[in-house]
Amino acid sequence: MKTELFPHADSARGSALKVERASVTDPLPDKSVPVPSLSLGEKARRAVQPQVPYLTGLNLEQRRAVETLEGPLLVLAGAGTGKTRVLTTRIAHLIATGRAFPSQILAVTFTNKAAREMKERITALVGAVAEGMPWLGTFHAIGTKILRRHAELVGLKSDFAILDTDDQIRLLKQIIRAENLDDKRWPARQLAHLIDSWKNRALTPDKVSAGEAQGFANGRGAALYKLYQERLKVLNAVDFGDLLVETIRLFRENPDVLARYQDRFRYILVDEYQDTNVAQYLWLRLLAQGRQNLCCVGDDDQSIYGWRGAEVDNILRFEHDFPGAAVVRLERNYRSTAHILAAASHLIAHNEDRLGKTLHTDGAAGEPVAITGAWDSEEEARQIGEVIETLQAQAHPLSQIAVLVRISAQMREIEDRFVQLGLPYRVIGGPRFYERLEIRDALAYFRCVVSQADDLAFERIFNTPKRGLGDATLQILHAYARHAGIPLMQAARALIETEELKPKQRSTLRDLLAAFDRWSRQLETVPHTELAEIVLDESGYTTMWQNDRSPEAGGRLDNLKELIRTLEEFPDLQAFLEHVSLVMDASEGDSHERVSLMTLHAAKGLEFDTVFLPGWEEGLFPNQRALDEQGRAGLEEERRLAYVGLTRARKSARIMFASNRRIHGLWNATAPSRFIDELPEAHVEVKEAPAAFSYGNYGRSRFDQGSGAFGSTYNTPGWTRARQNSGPGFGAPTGAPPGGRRGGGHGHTIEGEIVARAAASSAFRAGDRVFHQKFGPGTVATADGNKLTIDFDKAGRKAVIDSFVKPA
DNA sequence: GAAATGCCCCTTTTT
DNA sequence: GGGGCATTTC
Repeated sequence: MKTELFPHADSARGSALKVERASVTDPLPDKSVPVPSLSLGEKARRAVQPQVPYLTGLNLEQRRAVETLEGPLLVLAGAGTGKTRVLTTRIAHLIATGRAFPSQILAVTFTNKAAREMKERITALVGAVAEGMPWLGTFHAIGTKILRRHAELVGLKSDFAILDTDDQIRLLKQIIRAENLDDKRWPARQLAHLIDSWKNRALTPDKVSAGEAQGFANGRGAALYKLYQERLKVLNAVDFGDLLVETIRLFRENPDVLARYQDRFRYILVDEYQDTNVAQYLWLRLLAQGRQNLCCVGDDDQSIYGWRGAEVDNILRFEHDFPGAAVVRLERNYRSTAHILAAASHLIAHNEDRLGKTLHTDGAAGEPVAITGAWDSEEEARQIGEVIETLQAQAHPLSQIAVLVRISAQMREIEDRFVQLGLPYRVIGGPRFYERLEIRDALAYFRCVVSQADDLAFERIFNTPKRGLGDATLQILHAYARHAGIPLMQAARALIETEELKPKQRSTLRDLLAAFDRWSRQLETVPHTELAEIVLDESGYTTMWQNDRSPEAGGRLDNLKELIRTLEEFPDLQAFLEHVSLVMDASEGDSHERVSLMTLHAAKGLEFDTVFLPGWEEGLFPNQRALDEQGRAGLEEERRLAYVGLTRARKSARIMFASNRRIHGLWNATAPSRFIDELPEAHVEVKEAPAAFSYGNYGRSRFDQGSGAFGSTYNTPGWTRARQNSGPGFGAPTGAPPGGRRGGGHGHTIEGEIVARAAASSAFRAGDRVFHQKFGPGTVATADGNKLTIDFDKAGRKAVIDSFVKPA
């Protein structure tokens, strides 16, 4: 069977598929399965050694997914069906059979964690060869790598900086203000989201439709986007979205470059394909066009990143986009008990937009999914604590228990309870290490040491710790930097030579620049970890926190120490900064004997014996906002999230809801989630709350009302949110000029900067009458380049920079 | 220029 | 319930 000589022929595929699905319960792999399109030599080799060790233990479907090597392949891998195993084995297989060198395989994951795990598992299979898999990584990491090699082709230098969300928003705010828009009414954060969503769809500024640009600043969204991109180029920086969009542009504009990568990547593998967005899809398609050896693994039922631009459509349309694609379904679940699997399957079956899979297991029935109500969210937290303590008493390892919440705001109450009980726990994906204030400050220092052109970093630490340099000083620096088209630090260098700044600021700035010069020189001579400490100490940053009396100061100092320790793992500061900008998650602490607490999103790909699922209430889960903004699609994504939550559990899943929950500090009555009604009765069990927590009749009556839900007459709860999101003031006055950028402007335009740069030598000579904003009218005494000495009528003789004076 | 106070936004999820 | 931001006050 399965002599698939023509992997692209549909008829052959169809029959192979039927055979396999019919024999799905047969656990014995067919030893005589030949690999498609092998060379004769290889066939002979395999005949001698038919059972390659790494292939043993795969079921038929998995094996087919591993061995269908040529042509496009979609592997629909349900939860717990051995997806990662298939991917890693497939790579091992490619290497072991000599079809490709590790460096010729492109393997893309969505998260760094997944990439790390895959690398480890491949190494386990084929040995250290996997170390040489330079193209295994996230979309963004690989995009960065490619972009650095060809930076000049897209108008960058190869040492471009990668901005994080924070930098991005600060930059956008500057642009919004420079355009004389009210940054209160048009928040930079909103524009950042908008630009992100455009980049997710690979839309460059000129491709943004007028309709979409309409929503922001009366149609100036696209223009602002354009300014932002121009500004990024000047700063030699990219944001996250650019790592993909710019790579696509690179490929499109340089077919020769693209051809080289198409040629290099003999086999392409993609993990979590359901999470890809349009840009990622285009990126993949460009690369796969050459050899067509694209293998995408995913599960449409676990697509939970739609809000971030992921297109379930990518996976739904795969066969259409890649004609002749083979499809393998992995439906045999090795993780959960039959009850849990049945509950999850039944729930997800309520979705309409899905390719459809039926998971099955040979495992035990186990215990039904438990459903428990609580009077309020505090009681819910107490119940979780209570049950966990019971489990703990029964020697259930805490590391095998997880609490999965819909939104991170739910965590606080649960954490509080755990702290009270002294229950060890860890929060996964919580406030990210590299996003902490003190870490970002420290990184900004390092960035400035490495590159004195990093304006955003310089701005950040310019007056941190407080050194008496305020907004006024910064404005002057900015003004000059913009005029001259130079970075802020360079502008500062010029300004300390003149008298634009007050003496105090001037000398402070001089000291700061001298310090940076010193540190930059030490890059060559001092080990980087040592240098990092020197920078933090000499800048006064460490001292600042040591003198801080606030309770968190100690923790911040610890974090800084941790940062230095992490630094040791990298050869130099540059490498470390590169890592940080792409990998925002720090090394996860030990998972020993701690309960894990995380959001449902963070839980994807993980599994635990016992899983608590609190907060299954209308409005919270499904989340009202998802419903309001995305309608049925939003609901379906929420349902997939519920499905992901349930399928994390191996042995025990406990769904919980509270009748009252505090939202924004106010108590609200809540109704049980509709998802609870969608569970199959045969596989769930409604449990009473532990007696100690049944708070008399109030709770009971509310609860009973809610639990009517288990009957068949559950309708939309009387909980319809009246709040209509009718944003204020969208009907802007019609008098505004249509989309046109304000003429004249403020000398902040890129063009302006370029012009200013070109005319670097001064337009003034001795004797000219000039006017200075601060010092008033005066006469030029001497002119040295752009540095002038002027005798002011009132202020006396001052050294100034020419861009601050106008001819009078 | 810096600290203190007061106001307003928000809260889904994250590479 | 809280954090960011602007205004106020020193």
